[in-house]
Amino acid sequence: MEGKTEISSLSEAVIYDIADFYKVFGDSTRIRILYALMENELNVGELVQALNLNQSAVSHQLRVLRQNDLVKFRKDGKTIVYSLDDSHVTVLLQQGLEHILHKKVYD
Amino acid sequence: MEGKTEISSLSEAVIYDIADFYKVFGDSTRIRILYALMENELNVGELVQALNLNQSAVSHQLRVLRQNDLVKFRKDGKTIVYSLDDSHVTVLLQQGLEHILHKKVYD
DNA sequence: ATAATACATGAACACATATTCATATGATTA
DNA sequence: TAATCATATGAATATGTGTTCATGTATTAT
Repeated sequence: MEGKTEISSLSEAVIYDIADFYKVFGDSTRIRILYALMENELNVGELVQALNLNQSAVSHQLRVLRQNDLVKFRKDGKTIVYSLDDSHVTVLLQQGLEHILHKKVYD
Repeated sequence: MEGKTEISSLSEAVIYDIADFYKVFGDSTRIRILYALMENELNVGELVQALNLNQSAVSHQLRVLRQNDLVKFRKDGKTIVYSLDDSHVTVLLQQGLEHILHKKVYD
């Protein structure tokens, strides 16, 4: 594409990338992980405990989140601490939440 | 939930609703339909032609989009014309696009 | 060095979902 | 009324995806 981004000229590749991007957010386990990391950085074991999930499931989903640059990680002693990749991710999560809260009423 | 929306207290129901919401955007056919409708309102036949898709596939996906209040429709003679439900949807689509364009380089 | 800990990975399985084909519905035209 | 057109729907199928189990790898502690 050249110059201004015209929706009409969205290439197939971009279409698939957009869908793939949203797909990452379209799983409740990943959403739970992301919102948990929004408060604190956490290592894998802490995520497993906090979310009451299988360790393997968490690792698999963390890989997906890593591959999509949504989380970053660092070593800390024996553990690996995950955190949101940047504030942009936080903004996206907030928007998703606001959209839902705007649509529905939860008591 | 009460008062300010604290991420920490996100209920399971909200988590699932957020994931379901993103899931709708996580399919390339639906994304193509939505971006097509971003330019013009279109009837089903026009969508089928413009996107080179099976009529049944389009109808099935339009139902998903309807159920999630992303598109609205009206009768126009023999056809049913679909359009984006409100400008909020447009904003969301623009953000998805910008996020992808920001991340990757398309020539 | 061995054992234990923390996490990642691969394969198998179960489940969800998109597409297609066939057909139904409903409105319009002849 | 019969036929046609536009769209919707249901069932079947194929493909994708998340979870689990088993195991691998790397690091730390004994």
